[in-house]
Amino acid sequence: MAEATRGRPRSEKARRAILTAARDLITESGYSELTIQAIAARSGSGRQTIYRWWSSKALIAADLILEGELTLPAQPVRDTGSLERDLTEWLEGIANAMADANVASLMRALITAASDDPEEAKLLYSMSTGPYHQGIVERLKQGKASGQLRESTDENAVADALIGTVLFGALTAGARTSTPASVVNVLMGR
Amino acid sequence: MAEATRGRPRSEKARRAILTAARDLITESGYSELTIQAIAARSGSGRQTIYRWWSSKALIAADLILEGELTLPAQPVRDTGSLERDLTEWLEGIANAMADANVASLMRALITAASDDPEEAKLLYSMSTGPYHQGIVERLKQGKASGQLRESTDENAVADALIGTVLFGALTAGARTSTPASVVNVLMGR
Amino acid sequence: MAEATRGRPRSEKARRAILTAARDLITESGYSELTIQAIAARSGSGRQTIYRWWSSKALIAADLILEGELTLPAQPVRDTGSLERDLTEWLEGIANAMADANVASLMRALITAASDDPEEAKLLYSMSTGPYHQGIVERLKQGKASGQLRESTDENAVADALIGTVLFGALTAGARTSTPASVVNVLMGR
Amino acid sequence: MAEATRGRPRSEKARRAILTAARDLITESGYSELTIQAIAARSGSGRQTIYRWWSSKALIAADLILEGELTLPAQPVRDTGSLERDLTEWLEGIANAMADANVASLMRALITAASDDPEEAKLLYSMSTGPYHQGIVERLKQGKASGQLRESTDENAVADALIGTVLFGALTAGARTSTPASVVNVLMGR
DNA sequence: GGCTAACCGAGACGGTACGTCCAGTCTTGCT
DNA sequence: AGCAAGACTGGACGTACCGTCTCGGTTAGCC
Repeated sequence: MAEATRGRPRSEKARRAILTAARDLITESGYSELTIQAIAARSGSGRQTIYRWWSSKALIAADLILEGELTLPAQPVRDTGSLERDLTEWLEGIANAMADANVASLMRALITAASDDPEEAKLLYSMSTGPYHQGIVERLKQGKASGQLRESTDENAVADALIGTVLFGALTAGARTSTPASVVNVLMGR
Repeated sequence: MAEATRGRPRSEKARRAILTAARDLITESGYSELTIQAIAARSGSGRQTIYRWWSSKALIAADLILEGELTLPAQPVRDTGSLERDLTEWLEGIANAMADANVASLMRALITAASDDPEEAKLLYSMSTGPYHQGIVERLKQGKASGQLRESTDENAVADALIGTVLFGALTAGARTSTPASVVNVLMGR
Repeated sequence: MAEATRGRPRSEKARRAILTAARDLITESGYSELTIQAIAARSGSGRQTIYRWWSSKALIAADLILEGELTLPAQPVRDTGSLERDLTEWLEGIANAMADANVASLMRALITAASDDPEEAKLLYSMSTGPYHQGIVERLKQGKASGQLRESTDENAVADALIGTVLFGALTAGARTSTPASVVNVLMGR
Repeated sequence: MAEATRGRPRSEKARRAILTAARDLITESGYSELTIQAIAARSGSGRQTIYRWWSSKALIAADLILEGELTLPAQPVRDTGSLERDLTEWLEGIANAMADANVASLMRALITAASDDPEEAKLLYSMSTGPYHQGIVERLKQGKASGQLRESTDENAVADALIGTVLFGALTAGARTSTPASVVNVLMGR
């Protein structure tokens, strides 16, 4: 049993420094400019230490999201009584948030990380867009309960379509013309 | 006027060779593995020749899409009379196509190219997903005419939401659970 | 014989422009920085025109020397009556001239051109140091005639040794310690 | 004091491999054909490793000379009793050595390296021709002691003139006509 | 005056080397 | 055993020139 904890334990300090440095570099210059070299230099750690604990840049990003260091803006789905108004507000809120260069860049960072490492993509998305998904589904269920949404509607489908719309919007950077209201209108079956 | 055609004219042969090599490399190994070095070697051209005409890898991809060398599978929206069935079929067709590793890899290539070069993103998307958008919008208009869709529906919004869903699906690689039918169901207001 | 002068004759204007540009570039930055590209750009000529008439940079340098565009400072061997004083003065004059960065750089240019193209070396040296050689030999003959030099002395040997000393001095850039006077003293057999 | 030996120490093996490769390439094709690229490939090292330790090709050559990997043929000045005969033999020996293409090429390599990098020239010459200089000066002092050379003769001047003559001879590749014997004859004051 | 030949400038072509940057791995001594 | 430091091989980057090759256009001699 003596073998279990031999040697120096992992330095939590180094781990934090690396994650913080990675977060700063991503927000400053974007995920595609991110290099292990730069993370090591900025965090004052050795490169080996990074490779020892993370096997890819995407996994560092995953950790950042997990720890809330790198997070899409919290965007709760309010409950004012009107489901349509609440969803529209949510989509408008996200759209407005994407107008901020930092948020848009983070969103693109997420997409880049996911798109060139399919293995990690699910993890990344469940961590970052998961809360949105969950919030939307819950609000939809509430809407069903209050009779504002037909029973047959698949809440997951609506959530996926909404988030997919947000992603598409982030990538095309406002080239699209359809408004949040019209999307929600469609999704709710009006 | 004498300035127009001075010097040796651009070699169309070299241009084709470069684009063909780039296409082959993308389909073989994915966009993120693509290097200028490899394109030059495979096409038998000098690196400078590539830099002379394209300032980024994304622009090469744009040319490939423009020329139809690199294209998402054509997926026409059929008109069988039932709008819902036709859209569901379309979405199922795309989803099936994405099950092919080559197509999924191309989709991710497109997303990667777009996500780390916002300037080119719009161009890339309008060239690659534009046909889908157009096909959907037309079918929706037809649906309106035949009374299967309410007049108030924004066709662009439905098209964007459908394509966004496809993108999201490509990125999360089947982790999602909602079916094409349920998405279409929602989008059509059932 | 009709073939002799058909076609457009060589442009003397272009030839002059090329040589002038080459000379300026050599004096500005040294022979080893000289590029055909730069000569063409500066002279407003096409690169092919240069290659058509000169097959190497060394040959351009040879032309420059031939035409007196690029020439070591004229340093006549005076005849004051004293052979020793005259030769010492000559060597001191050359040594002083080499203190000028332009002249030293030209000397090094000559040496570089010669050292990486053995074929052209003889031509280059006979054109550039030839006048020195000739001047020294003539003065030595005069010295023999006036009884200041033994009949057995080989004038070419003295000239070569003097010029070799100058070359060595140019290359070692004043690191040497022996004075012109002592060298002449030795060479004259004092 | 802790700063002295941090990080992985320099690899002596890589250093040797680089110098050996450089030496082989110089003797095979001459200094002006030498490229960093080729040294790296031949030595099996990364290019960066070369740039890390040497900032110019001339400095690699300097190291080669320092370490005796690249050396002009040893040509001791014998002492048979006759100073004139010994110096003549020395000069003939060098002249013969220069007839060997390898030696001549090395000599030109040295001159090229020195001529396009004035800063390094002194270092290069003191390392390569220094032994000649020293040997000549010593033999001349011996000659003075035995009464074969006048006391007033500057030994450094004679040594410089002899070596300068050798350099000039190497550059002009046998175009000269004066014989070793006549040069020595002159230098000794006969 | 038209024809042919050789020149001219410009500038694209396939290459090669440059010097830099980063990846991922491998030693060091220190903790 | 982890850690910072920093050297190692390897390989892509974007740039600069090389020497060659085409263009349109010019300038001569010759029919």
